[in-house]
Amino acid sequence: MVVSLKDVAERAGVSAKTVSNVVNGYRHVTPATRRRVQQAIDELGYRPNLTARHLRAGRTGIIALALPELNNPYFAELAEEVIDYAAGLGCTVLLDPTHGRRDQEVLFVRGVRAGLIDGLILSPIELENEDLAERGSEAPLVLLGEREYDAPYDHIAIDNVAAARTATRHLLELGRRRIAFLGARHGRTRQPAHLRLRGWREELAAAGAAAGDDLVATTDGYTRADGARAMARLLDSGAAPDAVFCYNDLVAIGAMRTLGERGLRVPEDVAVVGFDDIEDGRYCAAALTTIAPHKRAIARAAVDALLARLDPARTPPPDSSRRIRPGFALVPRESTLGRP
Amino acid sequence: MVVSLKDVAERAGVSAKTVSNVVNGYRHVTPATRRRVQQAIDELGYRPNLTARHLRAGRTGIIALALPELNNPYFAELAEEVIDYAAGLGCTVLLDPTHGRRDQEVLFVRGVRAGLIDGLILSPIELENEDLAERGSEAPLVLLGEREYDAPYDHIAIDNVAAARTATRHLLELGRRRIAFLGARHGRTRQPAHLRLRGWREELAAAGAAAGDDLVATTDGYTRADGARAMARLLDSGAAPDAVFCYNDLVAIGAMRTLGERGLRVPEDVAVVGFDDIEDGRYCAAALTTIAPHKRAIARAAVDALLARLDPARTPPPDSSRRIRPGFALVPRESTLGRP
DNA sequence: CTGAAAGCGCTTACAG
DNA sequence: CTGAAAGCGCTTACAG
Repeated sequence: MVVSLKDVAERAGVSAKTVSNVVNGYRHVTPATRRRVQQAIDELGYRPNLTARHLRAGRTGIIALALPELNNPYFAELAEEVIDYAAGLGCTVLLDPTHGRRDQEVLFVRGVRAGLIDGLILSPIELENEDLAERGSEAPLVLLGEREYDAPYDHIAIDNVAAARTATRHLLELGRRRIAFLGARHGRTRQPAHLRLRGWREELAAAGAAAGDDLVATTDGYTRADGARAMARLLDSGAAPDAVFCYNDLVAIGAMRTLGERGLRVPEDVAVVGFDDIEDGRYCAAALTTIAPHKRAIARAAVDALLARLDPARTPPPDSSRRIRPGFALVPRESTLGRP
Repeated sequence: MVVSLKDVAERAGVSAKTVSNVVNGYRHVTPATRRRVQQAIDELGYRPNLTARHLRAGRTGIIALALPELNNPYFAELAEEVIDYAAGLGCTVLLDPTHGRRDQEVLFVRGVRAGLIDGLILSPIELENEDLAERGSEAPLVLLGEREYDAPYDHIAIDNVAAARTATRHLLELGRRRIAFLGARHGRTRQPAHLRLRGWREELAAAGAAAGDDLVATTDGYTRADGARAMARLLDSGAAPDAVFCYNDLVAIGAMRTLGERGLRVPEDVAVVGFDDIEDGRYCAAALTTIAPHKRAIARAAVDALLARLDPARTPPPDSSRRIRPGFALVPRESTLGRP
């Protein structure tokens, strides 16, 4: 049997309200009463029922974080940041993997978790503009990442074009001229990798370097296996790159594995740059040069934006969607610089 | 404003019950009524309030999974398995990082999430026997991993001693004789790495090989950085191992990084075996030989055990705690066998 | 300083 | 096939 507040009240010989007051640390309770109630609580092993509390309060303090998958360390690291920061603010985070599937993303956006969560932070992969337009007015929503939408929601993302240009410039400055891009998506109209691809193209154009389609390798997803396969295809195609800029670190790690198997040295034969700065990259045989988005800043911005929409006192004008651009940094390591 | 069932009922000109019937797909509703209600739902954008439903039902369908951290890919992979399997059974998983801290572990065990979750799956690092003894009767609890307790709870873990012996035997069979263990814990009375250390010791003893303390390197935690540092210390100590068996893959990856920096070849100079079979290991310069616990089996066993305790119809005898031992396999790769 | 009552949004016997 | 009422376990005005 689960112990309710009423049971405690009976045992202590007080009303439910008094027990509630004690549990919630209300100040004006006589020490004697408080002691009696506390004893009843301990004896019965009473724990307040959070669901009842949430219903009563009209909010739960739970926010959902919908990410493609936890197996991608970038998202795992980001999730950890969000959870810890939210916990410090008294909020609980419910992680909802979408597997990068549109139907899943739509489900969360439409409010499957209504009443359970106060708001939603979503990092979409396949979601379309129309999915957001049809949404209706549900719980506050904050968007995360490279995909861009017209809908009026707060959107947290680093400047992906600038970051991709920075990465590409780094390779150009090292004297590389045949710089490939690894991780475009097969026959997609709206490229998820859109902005990074554009940055790569712009920077190469500015330098007068080759940026042909023969240097763009597509992938099905963004895993290590995708990177390994794409690198193999690129090498087999005869494109002969002297550097690769990869959509993310996982793809880069897969690419480096293939290069190793082919007897190509990193960075002497092919320099490699990733994106995300996941911890694995630092422990590769050739530590991975990468773009490091400021994950903590992203996590905090996302939570802060959501809580602002939740708090009537500091709600931004309802129609104002905000673009927030946390910082990033190029982290040069051995995969481009070689061993010191 | 949030739309409630009552609002829908008013608009459709029916009672709340009828709306509830439609929402829950109850069979005996006239098509005309159903249509009218559905239209009201669509027009108002009604979404059932899950918190209210949960309170009414007396259960939430939410189970908590308390793990040390998501940044360890083993836990991320395991969490993903648990979430997906639970989702297939209609359950939601709430991830609760403990950071391997006893106070956090105790909090969850004591029921901070009472009323919000139906049960708890915990992978403890620092939790002690007494913490479980004092627990009182709360929501069902399932334990995961190497730590062992006297308390009467279901416990899911592979046979860690046997797995460690298998790993050590593999190295012995390859002719290695100075096999170090990386990842014991500094001055702990109850070693978290207890069972794996024992397996290592037993197997070496059976083979008449060295198993002295000079071959045991301690770490503060189980990260790549811990592995890198411990390997450096071990090499500096003059222990001169020709192989290392590591507490987990992260420690092994860190160790390999240090070996590379010191100009030692894997596996020619030092063979390396990890534990967990995280995906990173497969993409190392020398793909990592490891013990692969059957993560999917572990995830399912944990969820099944918890749900069994929740379902009065198939509850096991209340005092019977069960030990469930999912399988594992040695996965030999380049870090012990070399390149094919 | 404490009590009795209402209500958060659902679902489920109980009637009809 | 549909409605009116009670209750899940809390907290919060409202009284005293």
